[in-house]
Amino acid sequence: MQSKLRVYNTLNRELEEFQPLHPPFVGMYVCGPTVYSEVHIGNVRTFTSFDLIYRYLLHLGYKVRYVRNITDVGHLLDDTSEDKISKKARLENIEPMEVVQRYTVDFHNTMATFNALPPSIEPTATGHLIEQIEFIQKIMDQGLAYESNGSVYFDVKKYSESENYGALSGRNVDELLANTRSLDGQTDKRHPADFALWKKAEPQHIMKWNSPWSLGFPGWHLECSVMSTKYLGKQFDIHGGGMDLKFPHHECEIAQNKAGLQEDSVKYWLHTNMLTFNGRKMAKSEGTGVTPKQMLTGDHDLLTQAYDAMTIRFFMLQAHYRSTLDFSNEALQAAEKGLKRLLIAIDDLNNLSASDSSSLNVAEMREKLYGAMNDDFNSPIAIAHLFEVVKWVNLIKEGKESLTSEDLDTLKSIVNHFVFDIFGLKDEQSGGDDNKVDDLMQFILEIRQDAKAEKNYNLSDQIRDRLNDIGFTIKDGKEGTTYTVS
RNA sequence: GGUCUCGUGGCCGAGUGGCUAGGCAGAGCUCUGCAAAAGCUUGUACAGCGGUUCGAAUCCGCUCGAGACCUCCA
Repeated sequence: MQSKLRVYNTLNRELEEFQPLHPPFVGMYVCGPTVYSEVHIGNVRTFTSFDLIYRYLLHLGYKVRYVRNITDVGHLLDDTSEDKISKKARLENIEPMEVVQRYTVDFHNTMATFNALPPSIEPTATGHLIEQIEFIQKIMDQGLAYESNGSVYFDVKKYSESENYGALSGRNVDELLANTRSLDGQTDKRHPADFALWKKAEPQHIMKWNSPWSLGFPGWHLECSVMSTKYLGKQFDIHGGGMDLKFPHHECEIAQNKAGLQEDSVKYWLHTNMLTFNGRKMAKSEGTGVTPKQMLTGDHDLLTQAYDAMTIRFFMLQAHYRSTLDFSNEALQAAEKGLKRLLIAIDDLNNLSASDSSSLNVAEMREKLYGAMNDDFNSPIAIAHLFEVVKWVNLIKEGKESLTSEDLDTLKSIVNHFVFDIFGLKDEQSGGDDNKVDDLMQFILEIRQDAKAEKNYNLSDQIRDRLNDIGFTIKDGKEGTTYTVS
């Protein structure tokens, strides 16, 4: 490979050459979901983006430890003392941990449907309360957090005297400190910009634990600081998440790590962009979320049909992870057809016959594909190149272009790596699980061929139509008839 | 209000100083018993107005429009 991987680091807003701290090992932490309801398709996009990144790093030969958390501590909702998980538990009259379990399983199933590889470690916030309490103590030892009425807050003002709080999200500390909007009743904080490390629980709060300060629960930002460094070390390579987490979540994480560990833990901050729906961010809290299940069944007012998981995955990969992606039926249908064409071509590629010479430059194609992915995981460009390969395959099939067996093998290998290993697509149509179906189809096609030879087109068309109804599309090519299963 | 991002042909979406992105849809042609598929050709897009430049979709300014974050959020 000629070009080197470059990634866009949110920290300095530049493309940087990717150099792991301890090659060949790579540590990657991604903020996972809060499991109080089904994830929506926008959440799926984020995790699919990081799945692409994970898969590509693996493909490059890195030993990646991929940590993605499950937030199972409910964090506060509005001004009430109730949190999302408890609220759901109350509404459904079940235990909070029952809510957590249900939606954790659902999340796993969903991501499996979209063919995302599971992370290496998937730690939960509730499983790391001792570590979180210890971490708070470390920050307090540095004098950068204070207890107030049973809660513990991070002292942003003091921290910012020596550190640049707000650097990641491009915020001005003075403005943050000056901003006092809508903070009634927050008298426990010395300053509105301070954030909770530990919150004392109200009596009716269900999820609460003992700590040196009160019966309460940890602040939202803390779990990521704790679990990332526990499993990846005080310093690690990649921290990822959705752009909406830049502030305050990731900003707070940076501050906590610096305060508690005296380290800037993260080398590369990667942020994925939002999936929009009619130009608006998809968000659970605004009711604009479409769930994966609705996508897969088409059961939603704005969907004109169902889409399968691979179509959606392909659709997502056709946009760069740092761009917003707008969602529409037309675009999804285009992706559906494009993917189908790509997969058929790959199938054909594996059955092409070699020539004595090559009329196409496979080595160059290889460079173009890697070049695209090395440029901050630019999957849309790589896909554009793959469609060039699709054209090649069809031309070779027609005898208009040629490849030697060596080039052919190389091309097959590259294409299969990119489409299946790196992009994580699956060819769900050619299940290939049952050779008997294929034998049967060959038999039927022979009968039809005989009919055609006798110019009995009534019969041959009848066979084709019936097979089409059943779900087999018949194509009469130059070197015989083929079929695809729809 | 503050900070920031974006505005590309019918739709989605790359690109970012001069050279075809790509997919889908459309049109024409070839192939074909028909169909499907495939191939070839084609549309001449960069919100608007100024400026910089030999040259700008790409840089600068302004205007209009959209969105994100500032509160839980992937």
